Amino acid sequence: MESCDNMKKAKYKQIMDFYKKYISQNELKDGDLLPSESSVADRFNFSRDTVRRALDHLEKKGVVCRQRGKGTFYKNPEMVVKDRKIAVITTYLSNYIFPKIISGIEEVVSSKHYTLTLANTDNDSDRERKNLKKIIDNNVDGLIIEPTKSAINNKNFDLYQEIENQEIPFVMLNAYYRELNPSYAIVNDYKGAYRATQYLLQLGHTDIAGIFKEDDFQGVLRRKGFEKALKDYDINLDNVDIGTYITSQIESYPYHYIDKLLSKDKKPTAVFCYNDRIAVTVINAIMDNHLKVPDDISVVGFDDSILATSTSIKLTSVRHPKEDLGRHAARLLFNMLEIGVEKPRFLYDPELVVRDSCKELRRR
Amino acid sequence: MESCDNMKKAKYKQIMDFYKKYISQNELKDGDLLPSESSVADRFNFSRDTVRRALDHLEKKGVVCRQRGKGTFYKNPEMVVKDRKIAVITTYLSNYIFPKIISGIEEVVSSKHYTLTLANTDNDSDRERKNLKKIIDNNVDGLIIEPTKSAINNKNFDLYQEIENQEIPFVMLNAYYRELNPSYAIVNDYKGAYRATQYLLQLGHTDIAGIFKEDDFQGVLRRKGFEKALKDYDINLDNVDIGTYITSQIESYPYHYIDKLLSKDKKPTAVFCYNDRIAVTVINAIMDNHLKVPDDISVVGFDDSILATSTSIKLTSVRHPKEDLGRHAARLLFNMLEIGVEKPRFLYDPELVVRDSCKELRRR
DNA sequence: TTTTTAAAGATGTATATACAACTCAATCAT
DNA sequence: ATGATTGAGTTGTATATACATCTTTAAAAA
Repeated sequence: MESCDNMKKAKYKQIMDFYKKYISQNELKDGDLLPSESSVADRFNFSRDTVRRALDHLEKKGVVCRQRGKGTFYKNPEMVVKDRKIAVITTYLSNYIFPKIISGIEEVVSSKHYTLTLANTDNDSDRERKNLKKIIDNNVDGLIIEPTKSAINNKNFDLYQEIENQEIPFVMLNAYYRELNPSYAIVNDYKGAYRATQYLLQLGHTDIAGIFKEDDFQGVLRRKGFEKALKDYDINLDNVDIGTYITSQIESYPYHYIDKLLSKDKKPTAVFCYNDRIAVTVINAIMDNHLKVPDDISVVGFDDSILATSTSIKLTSVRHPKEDLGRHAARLLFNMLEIGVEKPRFLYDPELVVRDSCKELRRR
Repeated sequence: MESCDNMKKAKYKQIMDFYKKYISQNELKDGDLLPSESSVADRFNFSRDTVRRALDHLEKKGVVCRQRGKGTFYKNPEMVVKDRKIAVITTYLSNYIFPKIISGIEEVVSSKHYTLTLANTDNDSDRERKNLKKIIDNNVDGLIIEPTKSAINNKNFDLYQEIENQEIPFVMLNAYYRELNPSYAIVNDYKGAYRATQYLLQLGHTDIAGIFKEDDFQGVLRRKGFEKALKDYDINLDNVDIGTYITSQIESYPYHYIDKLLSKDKKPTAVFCYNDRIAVTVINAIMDNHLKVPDDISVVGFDDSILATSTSIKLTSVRHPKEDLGRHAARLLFNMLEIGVEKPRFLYDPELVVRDSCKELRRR
């Protein structure tokens, strides 16, 4: 360690550099012949074995390929089918708003000639973990991910940080972990919920129940927007029925909550639902109690999904941009990937789509 | 070469076998330590370098990983998150009927907990080739592919055969190469075209023009069905205007063909269009010639895509099952993959969806 | 008890030598 | 002309030896 100059690289790395330089300086094309092992060994006055070690590494990296008896050849990485991949991980793929979101992503990704890989988590952290590992192992070029159970302590946080360490650009969809301070493309759930609730209040409703998912951020924020609107209209939250559930309870809880609510004497005149799927369940529960929507009880949903218009009662719902959100998410990713924009963000300000599921309340 | 027994493997391969055997016999788990290089070298009385060579190969294959100073460790391939992948290659992804087809595939693939990889070819053979190479290199578990330019001599045939050699199960979508005798999920284009033409004939049309894509099998078969229907109604094909185009001409040819046709004295009273996209172009050309659809000229399309209902004139079109075809294709693939069914097939028998773009012809 | 040092053992780098296996082209024999 | 042989040149396999670098453990020193 006498001087900096003597802090040489290993010899085989010098040889690797030589080959790389040779390739670029001579503008070699795919399949061109490289100098033979022994010729290079002689030139450097190293042993042939050292040259071989260098070529071993280059071969492993896929830069060259060797053919016994013929020689060593350059393998143009342009020729090696470059598979630039974008991975998309969402909670679901083929239901609800997700096909449209994905279609929007597809549109941008395919226009950029990238390949798209899709995976879903079923809102299960273990499946999320597996998929994240796959991302890390599979060196994708970018990632669009909808976090699973974003409101509760996420046990896959280590993997998200690993992804950050590996500098794989990613965009969070629909929700994001604040601790990561990531790029995201989301709907302003707070404002959306505020507006929907405000609409019910303006129709004269004061007894408004709410039902919210509490293990993801969309649910938490929608609830906050809901409560803020009520407070702004001087309604005491203590008298407001709010039901909360988590993913695993989705099949039974929402229906039973509403069912129980309707067995009381003092029924709400309106229900704010976490999303359209819940709204459909709520409407079913209301109808099973021999009440009518919107005549007896008004219902608003969220996401403006296909469910909103495929039921007999057309649902008033907060708009989710779906395809457009997908497109935006993908564009943000390419902004990071190609232009190097840091942490670009897209926050959609949703309006309310008024249909037939809410009615103005006559003062009784 | 004295005897078969002496036809030994290379020594380093013997060592590779030793390590493999060691791993399986001792039921090693991920991260377990393997015998050191020198200990194995001593045991076999080979040089340590030979053992190293063996480990080089195993490392390249990802079976072991080495840590200087610590040792060589087994890397359980089970632990390497297994990403069971299904690849889908279609001509387009985000237009026309394709989002729905893919959504159908998604549904099945995600229910099987596989990952989905999407790529499109833009109907370009070079892009198809790149994607096929990617499939071969990336060891996917299965492939659903819509062939590109299926009716003309395909220069990627070698790669399709390579995929067969590697026994990667695949299903062809929308069209297939007969030479491959593959599994497929397609629409009966011949029958569909026959029925649509028959419908026009039953409405009293006798001057029916046709416009067909001729570089894929869908086009060829639809034309055959079209011509068969005409023949069955005793119409001389020599008097029938048939326009054909290939992918590269799609932007200009169909419009100009119809435009020219309408400048003649003897105009057709109906036009059979290869698909809805062409039908929209045809309708535009008709309207630009100050004629009306369906009053002056009837038009039928094919695929019953979103275009059929998103235009001012609702298009009569042959049904394409879209989501359902996607679902079927995926199910066929899993039948091969999981049950080992050989060459399962699905042929959809399409009916005609009658809307507003055709009119009964009064005898003039 | 804690820290430092040393030794042992593992993989990594490097060389010299030899022969094997394969390709290609020039040469030779038919 | 055609086919077979040969030889030069290339990568592949194998060994013996040496030292470097890193990790762990154990012994020694503080």
